[in-house]
Amino acid sequence: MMTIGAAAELSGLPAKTIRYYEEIGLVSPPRDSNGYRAFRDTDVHKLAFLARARGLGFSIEDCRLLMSLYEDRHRASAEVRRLAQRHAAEIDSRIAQLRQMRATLSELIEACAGDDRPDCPILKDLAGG
Amino acid sequence: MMTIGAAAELSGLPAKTIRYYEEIGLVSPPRDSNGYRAFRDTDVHKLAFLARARGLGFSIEDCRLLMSLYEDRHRASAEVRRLAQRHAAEIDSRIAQLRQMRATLSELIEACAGDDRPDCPILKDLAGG
DNA sequence: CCTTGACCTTCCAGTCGCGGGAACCTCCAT
DNA sequence: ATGGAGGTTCCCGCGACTGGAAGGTCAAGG
Repeated sequence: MMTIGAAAELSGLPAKTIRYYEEIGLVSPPRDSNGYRAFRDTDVHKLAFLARARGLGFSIEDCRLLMSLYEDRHRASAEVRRLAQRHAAEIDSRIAQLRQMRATLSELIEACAGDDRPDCPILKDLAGG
Repeated sequence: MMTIGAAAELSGLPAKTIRYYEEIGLVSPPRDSNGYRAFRDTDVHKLAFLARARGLGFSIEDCRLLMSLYEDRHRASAEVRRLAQRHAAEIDSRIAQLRQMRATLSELIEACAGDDRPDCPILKDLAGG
């Protein structure tokens, strides 16, 4: 049994975030007589699980699903794999979009003298050519 | 002089977005006697500028700055270039972060049988190894 | 015993860039 | 006159927190 500070330390999540996760029902630590949250090892374990899943970019709702799959002994790994693949596909498309932006920016930056002259191809392009 | 619908059509921005841009002071179309916004060509031009800059991932505040640089005849292109480079660097770091996530996900997905057996390396990893 | 300071609590507001929808007004064509 | 397609303002909600105010609790030190 530990306080939120210790749980934060161990899980790597800010205390604020842990309170938020409790509010939305991702963890449910019991309370001490003084009203302090009392985190068990299982709670901290859950929090660390959440920290890792969030670090991989899964949404909160995906995390909720992953946790329930994790806690369901009779789960099939196929569902987890599908979820991970869907997420990976979304990351791929975000990367593609960013790379497109980056490519355009590179062109513009390269075309821009970047000196004191007021003639700027970047602005010219943004203005419509 | 045109209504918000026509301005939306021409600029490629939803009418809602255009109203929002007016609210935060990015555009200031005059009003007709009936209260309708009356967009001039310069307003639509600004909106198209904003649409392009947003499409390149610049934040609203960056867009505001870019517009003011664009409208300042005495601007130096160096400042624009700096802004674009800063933005490009941020995109690079976001891409790097996503690629890191993607790499980890790939490993996990590859390791996961994805069949009906309940033994899932993805969940095992999230749970801490 | 009292105080200090670190920690805990709740609650409210703000972030970013809009989107949804209600309630109402205006214009044009039939 | 009426219907429908536009326009208007207003406020709420999203995701996933983060910051801050106001106050309760606890262990240590003077």
